[in-house]
Amino acid sequence: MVSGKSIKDVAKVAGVSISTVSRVLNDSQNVSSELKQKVLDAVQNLGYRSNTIARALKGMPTKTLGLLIPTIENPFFPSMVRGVQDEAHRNGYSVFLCNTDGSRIIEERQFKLLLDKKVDGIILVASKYTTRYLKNGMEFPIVMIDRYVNSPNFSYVTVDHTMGVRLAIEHLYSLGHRKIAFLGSKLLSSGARERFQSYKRYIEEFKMKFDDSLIVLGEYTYESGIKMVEELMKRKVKFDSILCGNDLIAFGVIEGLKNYGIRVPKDVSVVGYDDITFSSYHNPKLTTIRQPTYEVGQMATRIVIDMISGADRRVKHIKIEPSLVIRETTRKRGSEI
Amino acid sequence: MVSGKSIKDVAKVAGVSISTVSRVLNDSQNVSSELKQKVLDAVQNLGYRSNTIARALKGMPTKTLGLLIPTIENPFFPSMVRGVQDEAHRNGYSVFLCNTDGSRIIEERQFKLLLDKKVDGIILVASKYTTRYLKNGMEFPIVMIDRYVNSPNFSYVTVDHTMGVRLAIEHLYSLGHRKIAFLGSKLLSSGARERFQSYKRYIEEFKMKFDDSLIVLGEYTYESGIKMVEELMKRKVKFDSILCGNDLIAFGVIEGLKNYGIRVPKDVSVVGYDDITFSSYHNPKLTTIRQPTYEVGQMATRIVIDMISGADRRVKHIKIEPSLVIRETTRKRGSEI
DNA sequence: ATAATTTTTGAAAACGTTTGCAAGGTGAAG
DNA sequence: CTTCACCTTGCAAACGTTTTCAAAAATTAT
Repeated sequence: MVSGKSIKDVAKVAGVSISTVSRVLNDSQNVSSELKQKVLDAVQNLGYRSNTIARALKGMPTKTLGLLIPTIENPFFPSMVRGVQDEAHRNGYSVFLCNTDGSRIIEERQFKLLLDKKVDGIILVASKYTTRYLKNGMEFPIVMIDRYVNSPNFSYVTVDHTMGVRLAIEHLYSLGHRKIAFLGSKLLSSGARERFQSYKRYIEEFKMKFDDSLIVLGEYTYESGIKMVEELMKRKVKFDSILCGNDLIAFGVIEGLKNYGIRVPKDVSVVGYDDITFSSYHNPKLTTIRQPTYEVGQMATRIVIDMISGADRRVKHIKIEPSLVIRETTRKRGSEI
Repeated sequence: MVSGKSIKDVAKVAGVSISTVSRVLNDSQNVSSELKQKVLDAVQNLGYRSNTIARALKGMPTKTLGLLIPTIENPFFPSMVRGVQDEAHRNGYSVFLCNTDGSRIIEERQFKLLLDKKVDGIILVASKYTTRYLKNGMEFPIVMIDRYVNSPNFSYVTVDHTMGVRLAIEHLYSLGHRKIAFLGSKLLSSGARERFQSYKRYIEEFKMKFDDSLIVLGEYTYESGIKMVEELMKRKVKFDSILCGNDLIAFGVIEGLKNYGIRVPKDVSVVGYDDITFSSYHNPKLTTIRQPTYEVGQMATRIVIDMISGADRRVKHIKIEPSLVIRETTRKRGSEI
């Protein structure tokens, strides 16, 4: 009842063969307008909906995409996911969402599962394990988002973190800060690496004194943010501002600083990274580097779909520009600790 | 190449018929252990993976679920989604995630699309449109989460908001507050309605003076929270505490209050609702009613899967208990405005 | 007009499974 | 020894499409 009608029923009602029905439903070419109309009417009357499964079995596209992310519970991902979903739906695709939790086993299993389900393409945020199962010769539409493995064989779309970090440091510098601490992630992912290296690069480019002890590496979490300021305080090194690896860390940092009686931005300026939704709800509102995550997801999807349709098969390496959004956690340098 | 091997190849290698292969892959009954082993070996050697599409065409389950939510960008949903995904994956299911944005057109289209894709079951947060396409006689595994339509025909799992609101008011009452304002949603969804009605009920049950002008209804957003305190202030009514319809409103409320020089919790206590991740990162940390959203998603999934497998077809109406989590935005009543 | 060509149509073979049916085997009961 | 029942196995028919091929019809060229 739910499914019911098949192409056969349509054929019978329209008084034509199933091949004809199939043709008007697809090509719509080489079929007389008279028959075409009959078929269309029959389809209408019966409320016929073509069976995706059967088409898929004949090797037709399933109009289905797979999306592999660490976890949707990380507030960084929802808008990216939304970006791919919107673009996908706009083109008639549905998307399987999978959380890998950064586990090799899960990632690989989910990847295979998606292939089994005959998705037309896959979008994924790469991990250090990704290269293990992504064979280079693979003729399958795949694009990486956010984190990627640098390969001429695979497309990716991410954000220009070098620029992001420059924006942040430039801002802090212009505010008079010269002792900028970096509290980031010790992950080896493309994003974490780029941010860390760019920090070092721009500290030097702006002719500030580079100091190892101004750097603490931890995790991309609130709790880690708190821990990292503790570590920083323990070192008794002077700093007038902090660049954080992401917004979550920044929130933790602000909380951690509060525990030492250090006020933001009065005593210390803090800039985050990502601009997740909550950054503008936080108190004080977070100055941060905005990653256009929605656009990243959207563009990645645009690319897979082009690969699938054959409209454009070239591998693309895209870095979208981030922007600085100034709110309340940074201000002109005054006192120093 | 990606797919390649079929049951036919396995049959050839194992020296048996395809029916036999199919049988060991499914029933595993009525086939001699000798042949069974041969087949299993062949499967192993060839790296054969059964073709989901072909099985689906024969009416076998697709091991696929559909999940329909308003939008993943609402921080209330990610952990609920995670709950269903985890339970789904644990049982070998993949899940299609769809955002409806509360639009009738989209919701209905996505629902049909899921049916077309032959999902085995659907989990959805109901809207006022849901009843339009959900026919009562429908023999299809569906369960609603969070918001629901009250029907003996459909299962749902949600949270006991009556209890949630009682918890909140009880807490505020015990702190000495007697003028509790309610800033909630004007939505007609089950959740919004219950919260509002329970507010009225418990204000009276605790013998506090019920006052219409302590109530403002808006949207479930930060911005609306700000607007609602403005409205409240305009009314010049006295209040010593505020119960918010959700956490997002609460954040807005705290910000809005700040604009009037009113401090939380020193001057006014604020209680949120939901306990989204950020509530514990917010400054001050939000006292709120925790909805166990992960469990809601998980349990809903458990139920659909049971319906699918036939293990348990009964319709279930489940309300999970929320809890009060006391943090920094409430305190014993002192001054009053 | 007829022949040559093109267009429109339908029959039938796939795609990779599951499964009803019947054939062959094996063992127990008569 | 038969007979009967049951277990194991394979053949072939589905499931709902797309698509090749050839026939039929329509069009154009001669």
